[in-house]
Amino acid sequence: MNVPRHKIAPHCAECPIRHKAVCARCETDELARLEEIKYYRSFEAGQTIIWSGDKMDFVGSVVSGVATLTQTMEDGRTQMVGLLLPSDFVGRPGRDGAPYDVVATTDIVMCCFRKSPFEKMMNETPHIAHRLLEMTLDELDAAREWMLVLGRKTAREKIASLLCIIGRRDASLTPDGPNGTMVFDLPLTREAMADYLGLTLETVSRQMSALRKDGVIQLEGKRHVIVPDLGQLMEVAGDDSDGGFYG
Amino acid sequence: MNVPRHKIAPHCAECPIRHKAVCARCETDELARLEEIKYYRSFEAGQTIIWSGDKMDFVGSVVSGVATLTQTMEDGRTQMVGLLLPSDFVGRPGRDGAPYDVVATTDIVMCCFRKSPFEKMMNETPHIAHRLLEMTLDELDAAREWMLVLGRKTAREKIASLLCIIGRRDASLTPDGPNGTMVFDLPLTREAMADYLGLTLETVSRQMSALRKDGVIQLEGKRHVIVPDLGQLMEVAGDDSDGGFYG
DNA sequence: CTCGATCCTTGACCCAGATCAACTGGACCG
DNA sequence: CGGTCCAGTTGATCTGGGTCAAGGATCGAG
Repeated sequence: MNVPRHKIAPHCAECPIRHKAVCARCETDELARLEEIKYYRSFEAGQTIIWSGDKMDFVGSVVSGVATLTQTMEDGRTQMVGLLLPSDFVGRPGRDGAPYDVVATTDIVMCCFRKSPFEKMMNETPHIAHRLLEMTLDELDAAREWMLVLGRKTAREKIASLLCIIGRRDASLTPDGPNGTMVFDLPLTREAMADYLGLTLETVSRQMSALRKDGVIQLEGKRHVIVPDLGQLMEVAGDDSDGGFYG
Repeated sequence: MNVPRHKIAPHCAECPIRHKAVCARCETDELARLEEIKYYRSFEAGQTIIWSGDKMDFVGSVVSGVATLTQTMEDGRTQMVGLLLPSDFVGRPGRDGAPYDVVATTDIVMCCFRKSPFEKMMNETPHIAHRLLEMTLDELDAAREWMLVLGRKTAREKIASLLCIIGRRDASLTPDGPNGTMVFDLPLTREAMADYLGLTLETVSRQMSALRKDGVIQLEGKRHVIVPDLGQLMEVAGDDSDGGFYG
């Protein structure tokens, strides 16, 4: 199951998430120290990486693939509370129990550190602590933005918001067509989308069909999405779509 | 408007939030440095402390009173994304624009620092940076817990969840009656509750009445709440109410 | 004491999205 | 080639909470 170390990123310097992950700010000597304690793990689509409530003895970054953070009530209602894309950080220094389930939705590779060496390193390396604070503040902003989506947006707006977010994060990797066109593959099933949006999968399906019918998106198969006009999608999402974005 | 400095907390050592705020971990010498750059500001109930989009030239902690963080769409729909109680931190080091409105819901006193001296101090004082990371991670957990409330809970469960949260945080200040009884004053109007819960104020009012009729809570006036059985309230909130809490 | 303002409650009706249920279309397997 | 999973779509119906509207309670000002 675990991919042999040498297959992935022989050196941090060549790592695809080098400039976005917790290690982004590290100097070469700091990187060398991290390199000594890091190890890779990979998981298959559908596998649960961490169970809510379990003891977590490692932290790490998503190198490739997509995972979700979900919370579940006793009666089975579930809410996705985070989407983990490459460079996102998993785990909380200074706490043992995991508060959420972490599930791989695609095959995924993670760059891990055992918790105590990482915490030690963090205390000695302001660059890491600082970057982690920055990333956590960003996640907090994202979580709060999502609260607006969950609390106040209609189903149609929710779907459009999700497509915007996935498309935008994905687009930083694959530069897309000209003038506001965007193309990407959904890494989520309709059910996972529903869990993210606080909807049922039927409503997700209906609204996807409606957006297609209205020409806001095109679908090839179930998962491949083409957004002919990003501005229009953002408008449907209820975000102020004023140009500022393309800058 | 601003309360003269000497009125509030002549020395940090006597500050009511000394052990919970960003400064919690500071040694006496570090505290002395903070003391030099801190200043107090107070605001009246209803006043907007920070406007979304404005330049923010200070950060600070809530010393007393309650404030809210809200996000608003162009068409006026608003969602509260955070509740700021004493010891909570406002502002983001390393960013200029404020992403949300911050509004005082009661008279409030804040302990402020101009941003650049604070950032400088933070870089030189790991105790502060570390504590801020810890607080931010806690807020992220709280935000994610709230996503479950917004996305999956019914109106009745939402109200009960809010009462639990307010009561619990408030209870750490005023220890309450025996065996699961809890008494507190709501610091929020029905409308503010609705904005927090993603509901309308009418629904909030109806559900409050329903909880009263069902004996889950008692009301004296509009704002004074008596919870005879906290376990029952938590059950209504849909949280696993198993005993663990009273430990 | 009345006036207005603010906050809250309650009722009547409606609709977006949930629920229940049937069906399609690929992928995989014997 | 049937068979049987899934993942997704679509239809019919139901309902929780939104919307609109009409008061009620409290309070400070004049």
